[in-house]
Amino acid sequence: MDLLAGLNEPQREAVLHVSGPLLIFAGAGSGKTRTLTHRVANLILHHRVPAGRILAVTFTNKAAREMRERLNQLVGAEANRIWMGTFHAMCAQMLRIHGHLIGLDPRFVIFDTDDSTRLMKEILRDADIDSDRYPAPRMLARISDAKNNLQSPDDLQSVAGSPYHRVVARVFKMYQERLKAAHALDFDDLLGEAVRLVTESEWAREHWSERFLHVMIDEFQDVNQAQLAWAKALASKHRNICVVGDDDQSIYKWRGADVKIILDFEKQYSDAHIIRLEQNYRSTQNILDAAHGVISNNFGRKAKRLWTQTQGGERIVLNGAANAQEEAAWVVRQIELLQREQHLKLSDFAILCRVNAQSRPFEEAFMRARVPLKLVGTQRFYDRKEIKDLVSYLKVLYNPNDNIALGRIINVPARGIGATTIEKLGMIARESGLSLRDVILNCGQEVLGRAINMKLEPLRRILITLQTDAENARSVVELLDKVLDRTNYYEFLRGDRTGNGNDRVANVEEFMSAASVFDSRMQDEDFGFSDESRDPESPMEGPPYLGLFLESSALESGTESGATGEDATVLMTLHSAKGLEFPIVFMPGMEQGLLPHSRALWGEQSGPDELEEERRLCYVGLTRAQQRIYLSYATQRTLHGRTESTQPSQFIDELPPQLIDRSGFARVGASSVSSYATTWESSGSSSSSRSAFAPAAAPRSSEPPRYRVGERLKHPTFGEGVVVNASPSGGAGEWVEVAFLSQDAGKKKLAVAFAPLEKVE
DNA sequence: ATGCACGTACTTTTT
DNA sequence: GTACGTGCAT
Repeated sequence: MDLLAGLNEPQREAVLHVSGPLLIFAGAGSGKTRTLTHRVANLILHHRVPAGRILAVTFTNKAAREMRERLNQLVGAEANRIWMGTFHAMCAQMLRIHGHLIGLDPRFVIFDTDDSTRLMKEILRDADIDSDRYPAPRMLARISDAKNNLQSPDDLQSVAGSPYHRVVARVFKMYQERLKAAHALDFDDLLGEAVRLVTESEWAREHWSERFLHVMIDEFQDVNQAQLAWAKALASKHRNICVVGDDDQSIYKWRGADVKIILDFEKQYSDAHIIRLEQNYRSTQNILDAAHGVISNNFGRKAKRLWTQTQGGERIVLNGAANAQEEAAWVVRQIELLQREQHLKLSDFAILCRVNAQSRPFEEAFMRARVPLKLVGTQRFYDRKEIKDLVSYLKVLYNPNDNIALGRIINVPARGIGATTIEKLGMIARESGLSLRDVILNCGQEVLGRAINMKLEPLRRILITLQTDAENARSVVELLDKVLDRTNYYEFLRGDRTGNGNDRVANVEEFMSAASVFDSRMQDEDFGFSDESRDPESPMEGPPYLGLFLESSALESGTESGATGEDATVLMTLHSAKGLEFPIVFMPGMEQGLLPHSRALWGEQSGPDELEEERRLCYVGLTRAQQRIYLSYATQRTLHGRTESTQPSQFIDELPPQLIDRSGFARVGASSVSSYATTWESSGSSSSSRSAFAPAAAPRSSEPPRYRVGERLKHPTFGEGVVVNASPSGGAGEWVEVAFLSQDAGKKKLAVAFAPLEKVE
């Protein structure tokens, strides 16, 4: 197979590079994945490197999956033997195998952010620390920073120069102690402990660094010190470390990413070979020039410039709107126009926002226009309460020391065990050194008192029965079924008075089917890289792979559900757009305070570095576009319930002026529209803000309709919605069709005479 | 112990 | 404008 076919010169150079450190600057749309996969294929096919001795690390599961899939096409099933996955998954893997060398329980559980927050709150409460001055999330952020920099509580303690920092250090210490007691690692610990493994255990370092003939790191601009240390240790023996990234796309500083790491790679490895991939296969030259105009204002970036063979292209359309509603209406109109002109699918359009809060006006405008819009990356599957509950039951069964998981389900479904009781149980547990579970199961009336003891009885029965169930279950689904059954979980959900009962049942069902997919994968496949992970020495109770299931539910955010398959325009944040591409990109909210964000502009922690990161965010957005970019700003915006005047983004001024198309301004209000004009709506519109939806002089009965298309209203069960259609008013048969904001309520036709509808301003 | 009402605060979120 | 956390009343 010719692995070089269709590759450009620097790409070929990268593919052919075999030994020694290699740094690839891969610009947006420069064919990075192609280059990487071909390089790995070359190692395997032409240099006889056993796949099992290659480590390829990514930040996301998605990236890892994509890469594995493409490698499968190149080298076949052999690709499954490559150690490929996220930093966290790879670290977890190693720790399951050798964690015992540094004193870890091989059955450790992984705490996600929610678990960590619960634990932190518990600590603050127990230690009587004022959670207003020391909020749990901020404590966790400081701790995360420390861990990303491989600092221990003692390290923090010794450099603490203020009472605040001393509290942080103290809290950090307690946090680690409790994690340890729960046999748990948080996300950052996975990395930190993996680093500790290869530094403290000479044997482990020898083993793993010998094993990996090649180490590849993707998105290297986003690595932190812990990740760097880990990668360096693993590559220490053979020194075949290949890192790929783009400093211009580093947008995760707030998560510990340190751009300097990629910029200083040459200092770490003085013999590093450097390759720049600057030919772009995604965008028009105009788009690249516009993006370059912006990014070139950053200092200390690696000099480079994307170019493409597709010369010219459309100019960047710029629009100024009166407010966010007008802005959204403008976007819908452009999409409708473009879609008619070109033959584009709705999914060819993406709306990229700085913050999630920008999405509301778009949801409304799209609903009015009846153009499907899909919000991407808003709520993650495993973050849902009902899913967390079920996972917590499994966690408790798997690891009896996981007090946080037990704490979550101790009163779910409600069984009369309240905060006071839980507090008391926790006290006893800590004082006696027992796990919460042992206190509940093994302490009697003498210790707990009569009332509590009695209230605990049903929970005890459930836990004990489930323990037996876990030992007998042959699959995760089977065990989950038992959990649902023993806890009466469905009944509990149906009793949900907030009206989300049905959604939640649906979520549980979706979770069950995910579990069943996992089951079948485990049962008939030799799952990838983990030949060592199945340790016959440590028999597990319940499904042998329950631990793996828990791990994947902690490490896979769960590509959000609701994949309806319907063609829809997507809306997402700039952050989640990284790595994606779209023919047409809209970037609304090009304002001072939004992009660049106020926190970077005039907040406490504002500064040149923060502004540069905002600029990179802008750059990431611009370079997502293949054909056209539409930028817009609103001159007034309501944020946090306060309407304020805004200034256009400074980044607009950084665009080469000749590449900006301002004709959009002229069109505002003038463009006649549109498919959402219905019976009594005219297509004319003035410049007033409600103009596009105002009633017209068109056919209209003597009485004006009570509900007009475009109007917002509220229904006690379905929530808020927008009128998308209505019958002529008057008479018993009058109806309105309402698109409700809640995804699941959807569209409903309601009889005006009967439905308890309320207008909303 | 649970439910409601009020006050406050609030980017981004790969794992 | 909402979502969450605290505090009070049931």
